[in-house]
Amino acid sequence: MAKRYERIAEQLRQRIRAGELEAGQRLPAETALAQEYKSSLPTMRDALALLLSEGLIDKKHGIGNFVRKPRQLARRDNRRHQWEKNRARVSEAERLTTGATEHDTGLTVSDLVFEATYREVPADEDLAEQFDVPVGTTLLKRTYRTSGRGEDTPFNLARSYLVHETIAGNPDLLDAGKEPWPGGTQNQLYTVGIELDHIVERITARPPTVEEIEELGLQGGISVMALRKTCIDTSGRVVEVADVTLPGDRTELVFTTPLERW
Amino acid sequence: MAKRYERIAEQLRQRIRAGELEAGQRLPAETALAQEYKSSLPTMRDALALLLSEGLIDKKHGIGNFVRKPRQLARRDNRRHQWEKNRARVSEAERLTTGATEHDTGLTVSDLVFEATYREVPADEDLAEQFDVPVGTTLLKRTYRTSGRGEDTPFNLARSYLVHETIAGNPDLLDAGKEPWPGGTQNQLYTVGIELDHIVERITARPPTVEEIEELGLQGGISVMALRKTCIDTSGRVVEVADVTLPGDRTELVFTTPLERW
DNA sequence: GAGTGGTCTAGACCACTGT
DNA sequence: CAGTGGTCTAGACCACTCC
Repeated sequence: MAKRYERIAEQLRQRIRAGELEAGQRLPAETALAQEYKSSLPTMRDALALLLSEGLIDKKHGIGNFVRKPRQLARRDNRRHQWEKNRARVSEAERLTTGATEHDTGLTVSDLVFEATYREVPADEDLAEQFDVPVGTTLLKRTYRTSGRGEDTPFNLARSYLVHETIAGNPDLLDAGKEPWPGGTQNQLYTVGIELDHIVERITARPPTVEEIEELGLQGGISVMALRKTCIDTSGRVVEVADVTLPGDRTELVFTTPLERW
Repeated sequence: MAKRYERIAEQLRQRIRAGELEAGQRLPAETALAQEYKSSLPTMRDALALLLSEGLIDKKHGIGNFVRKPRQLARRDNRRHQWEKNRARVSEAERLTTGATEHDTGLTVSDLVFEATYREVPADEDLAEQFDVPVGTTLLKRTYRTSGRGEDTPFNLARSYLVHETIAGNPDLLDAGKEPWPGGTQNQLYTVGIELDHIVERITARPPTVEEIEELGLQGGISVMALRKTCIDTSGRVVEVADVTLPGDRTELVFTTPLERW
């Protein structure tokens, strides 16, 4: 009853979990596997595509298929926001030792590579509504990419938007050279007198775009989590909107909700 | 440079977005489409698989492919937890009017169908660690399924675990006939003197299992969000662990994080 | 150049649906 | 029964990697 490629995939899964095929090891060639399991090549490739979507193997064009090493999960905890807020007013020397991404992964700051680009863009309809400003208002768009130094693929891609006018009081904020790490965005906002009151995060899962497949090094049917973070200041104004794309197979989001006592 | 099936998919996407192919309408047969786009059938099927994974079409075996109607998003907001806690002590009459799922979707209680099964199970290693009890401890396992009355597919699947001993004080809680809706789990716990202090939710995205594909009516490469909710009471004890599976294409999770003032 | 996976084709046969 | 999508095969040719 089960389909042929599912049965083959199940047998391969067992060989992997039994340790017969070890992590990092190369699988036999697809043609050889097809012969071994008495199937056609496309059917064997369907089976391998299943394992790929489950994150059990890596496919490398021109080289082979490999048993995947157990991955390191990047954890993103909403307590990071309070932590970042607390840090916003401490000394620069203290801040330099650790940044927000390290807080998530437990890595030290020296393990991280960080890239950022700054651009001024007009607000589209979506962002104009979020910020409650007219369409076309000048925004500062910052694009981030965070990754482990040893790793080839980033943990996340982020696009952050701020209304240009609200932060123009501090010229440093418009300079990509003075990137906000490890000070953090809340520290930047502090320099222009903005205090955050609460943060709303919306999360959906969807298949990655072609750019995200390339930039995050995704393979097969693995999907991404799209997180939109909206920061609201103490006057109720939206001051930052950020879209973060997280690889679904390497990320765990953690949210703690405190409850009022009876 | 772009692959053939990607170019075909892009053309079909445009025809759908332009409204040439309307929502609910049947697409031409795959063989006809293959001829129209001068491709082989498998290539056309690859293109359609892409649209399927993006949620743009539905495939129905033996009938045809259909342009998908814009889906209703189920929203799950972490403010629901405080809302549920507040409700735990109000009168039954008041509680009967609305339940937690209605709070998410904006539907009224009469639009919902709800199914539950109760079972006693021994704690496996994972759950024993979560609850900090010995492996094999008796747990009450409740399985839920929530959906719209008109819809054929559920919004979510949930498996909730409670330590049997901690709730044995109220026999009603062990009876599937007195299901916890619309009272809610926090109301149940209130009857045995438990007050929740905070809730931790962990979220990952992954491809669905075969059971989840069937039960949630998922198609193609659509993945699910797996949410593990852990409820901690005022003494710091874990009193409930729930695993919720949410269809990635129909769900939006919303988390609000309040920040302490300076 | 030899070996690998990636894309695409042409077509057989099966399973499901509605008449 | 006719028409639909689902699975599987056999094989050509291309793109990438390493020697």
